[in-house]
Amino acid sequence: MRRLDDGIRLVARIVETEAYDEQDPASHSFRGRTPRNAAMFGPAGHLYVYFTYGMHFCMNVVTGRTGEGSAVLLRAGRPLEGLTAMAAVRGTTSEWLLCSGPARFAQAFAVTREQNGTDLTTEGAMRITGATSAERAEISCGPRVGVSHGKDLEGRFWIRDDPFASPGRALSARARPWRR
DNA sequence: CACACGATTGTCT
DNA sequence: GACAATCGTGTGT
Repeated sequence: MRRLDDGIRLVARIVETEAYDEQDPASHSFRGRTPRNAAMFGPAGHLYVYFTYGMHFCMNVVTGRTGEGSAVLLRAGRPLEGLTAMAAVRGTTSEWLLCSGPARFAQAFAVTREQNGTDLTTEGAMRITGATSAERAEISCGPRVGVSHGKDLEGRFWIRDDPFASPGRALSARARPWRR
């Protein structure tokens, strides 16, 4: 959930993520801490926002202990509230194109470098809440996409059969239920 | 200081 | 399916 300065509430259910840590060649934290990835080494539950391709922002939730350098990229969401505002900033009326895709998700939620480091665990302008056990049972995992290294790691997680998550046939073929 | 490239998206063929 | 857009960042000279 995110509350804009004008009071508008943006809500989405996270339906697709990707995990990154220091052991992962595809991770921004693989070669250690730098000014850009500093938030990844900060406390868990805070936001790590990065700028890429000269035009896109993507958002991650920091997951490891302070000093560790791990995070989860938010790849897709199912928009639940504030769709009109999202559509305006995204420049589309297609519901699927609002939050499906890491850069789309961040743009729909008006997240830029200004939100880097935001604490998502306390009451504030932006917050993330946990899933119920029933929701966790719907999670599938499989290989990641869009990375040039570490393709064999099963670092991708999504809500099984959710139309707002992007895994197609090719990825679903290697998918399996996620178990804690 | 120069340079190659990226955890992507939208458009065009 | 191919490719351009666009610039911050990390690395090497």
